[in-house]
Amino acid sequence: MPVKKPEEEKELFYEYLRQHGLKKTHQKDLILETFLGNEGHMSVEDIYSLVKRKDKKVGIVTVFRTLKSLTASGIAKEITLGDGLTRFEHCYHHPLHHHIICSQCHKVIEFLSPELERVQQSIVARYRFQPLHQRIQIFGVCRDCREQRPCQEGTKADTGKVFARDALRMALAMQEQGVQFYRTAVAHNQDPAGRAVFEAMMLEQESHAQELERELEQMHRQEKGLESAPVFLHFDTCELQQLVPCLQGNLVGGEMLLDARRALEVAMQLENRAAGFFQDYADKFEDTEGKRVFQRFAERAIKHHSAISRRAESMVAAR
Amino acid sequence: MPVKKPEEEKELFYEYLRQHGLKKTHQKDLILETFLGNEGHMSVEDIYSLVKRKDKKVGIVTVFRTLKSLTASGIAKEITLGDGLTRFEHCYHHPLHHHIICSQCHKVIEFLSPELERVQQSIVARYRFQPLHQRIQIFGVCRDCREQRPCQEGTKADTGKVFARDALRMALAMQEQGVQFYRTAVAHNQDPAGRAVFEAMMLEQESHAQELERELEQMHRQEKGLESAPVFLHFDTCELQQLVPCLQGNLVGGEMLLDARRALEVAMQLENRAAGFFQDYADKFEDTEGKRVFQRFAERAIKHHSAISRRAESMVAAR
DNA sequence: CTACCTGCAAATGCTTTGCAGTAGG
DNA sequence: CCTACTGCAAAGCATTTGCAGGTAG
Repeated sequence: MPVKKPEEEKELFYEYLRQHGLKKTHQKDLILETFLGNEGHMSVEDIYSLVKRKDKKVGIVTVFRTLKSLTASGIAKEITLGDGLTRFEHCYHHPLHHHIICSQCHKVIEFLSPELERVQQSIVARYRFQPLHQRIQIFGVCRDCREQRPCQEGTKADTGKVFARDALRMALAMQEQGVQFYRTAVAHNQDPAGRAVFEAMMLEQESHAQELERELEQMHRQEKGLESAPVFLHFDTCELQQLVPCLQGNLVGGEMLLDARRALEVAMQLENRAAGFFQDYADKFEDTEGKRVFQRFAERAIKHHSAISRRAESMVAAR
Repeated sequence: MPVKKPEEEKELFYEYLRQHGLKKTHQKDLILETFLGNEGHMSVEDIYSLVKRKDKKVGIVTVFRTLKSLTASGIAKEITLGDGLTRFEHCYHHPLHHHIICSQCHKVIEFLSPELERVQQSIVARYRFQPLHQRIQIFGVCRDCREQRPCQEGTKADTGKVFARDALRMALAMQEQGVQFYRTAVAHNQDPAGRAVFEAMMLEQESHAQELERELEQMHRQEKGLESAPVFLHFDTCELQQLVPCLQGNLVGGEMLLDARRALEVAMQLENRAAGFFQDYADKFEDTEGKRVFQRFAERAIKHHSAISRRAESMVAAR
């Protein structure tokens, strides 16, 4: 698997040209490649000056026209960031997001927050308004500027990759909630068979957590600068916490006594909730690597759930 | 008290001129009055054409220049709504807000949501970013357009007044929570003295609720079109609900037995929480009529609280 | 060989600036 | 009387359009 494939975007553009009876040209290729080769929010001038380095003869009008085509084909997205310029950002397999803009150094932080999205949705619903697109921009002064530090822009990372990283981090956080939960359950459950079940679950969850960690590490290795890229997806850890079952109701006189069958039921509950939650989450986003991380996590939880379910049934049958 | 006083804004502008060594002129007056006399989001052209009706000789350049001054003096605020035009909206004693824009009929719905603000704040905090201003714009299709109805714009109401209306509605909703709470308490409390206290509180709350209702009605009479103006402030009724004390803990074997002193304590708790909540709310907004509604409500709750407190103390002393 | 493409120049639409005459304090 | 103000025209700026020569399919 190649680290990056702008080929997909290129193909998409060529397909767009074909379908609209338009022609492939040297200039279009040059502009497309320049756009794809740079993350960030480039103005027409930015791209024009980069293209000029490779071919002096290209005119700025062509850049305008080609960027319009790129936008129409779903590869680029037009945005404005307060200065009078139209800027373009990648949008193929990139999550829709919002912007935090430093008025001093003009650095742009991209972010996404399902919570913000949820509140917004409930607001427009009250007006029976059908939202098509939105713009959230927060202007102010960034940390570096406030602390009079040289603005360390860093290597601007691919938003799609950063989203995938954050999705993985979120999955890992959930997994760790699970480990924590089983650890507590093992420590408190007095029933030996039930405890054995919890122990097995804990080990299983730990191994999955390690797997996710390895995946995250590999991602960091593949994409340099990903580790230092700021948070993009703002997930709520409290929400994850609420997914783990509450064992309060299973305390009898301060003691926990869950037999193997009950322990399996509790595990099923956890897997089921996690699956539902992550599937919901996955459904929120357009097709991106991050979405696929959520989906994989949800699918895995469903598989676990049915495996546990089968085990519980066989236990009942064996009785 | 006059229904409207653009005089305040005029004074503010003259003060700005004085402080900057600028001159008062016929044209500036005309432009200022035109701006003040129209709610909504007017472009330079809009204002220019209105001003021309009164004085053919005014040039559009003067409109540009004067609107810049109005912005600098804090009377107007520049916004963009997606078309290339700079628009101006009132900002003196008007709450900061966001926009929902219909792409078909170009109607603009203004709204404010403390919840949205809270989420946003927690996000920027993670980047150690200091927000100065923000722009939230939701584009789409409004209800009227979706239902193929003629777009009933209505008389565009003053945002400041609409905010005040919603603040009053919120206060009323809180008050009704209180009435409801005491009604339940009266119905369930078995202690006669405690029940009497709750009854008195209920009557008091009811009378305050009626007072707020009257105030709301009067507001509607003073400002026509206010009743039909859409929701501006999105408050969360669940949050209000959580302010009323929970009486679950006071059930003894399914029965509630709160004596007069305990009843007074519960009432104090309610007033105290309401005061804190509404004061917090008031603190969120810039100086507006709505803010003052919240403050009045908070102050009233504090007064109640201390009145009840005194009564409880005298009861202890009399024992 | 046709239809789209390119690059130049010119035009557009919104906004700002330069300037000479005008008027407020 | 000084300085800011006004309105005209002209300039700026980002972007679009018209057009004649070029090139992909």
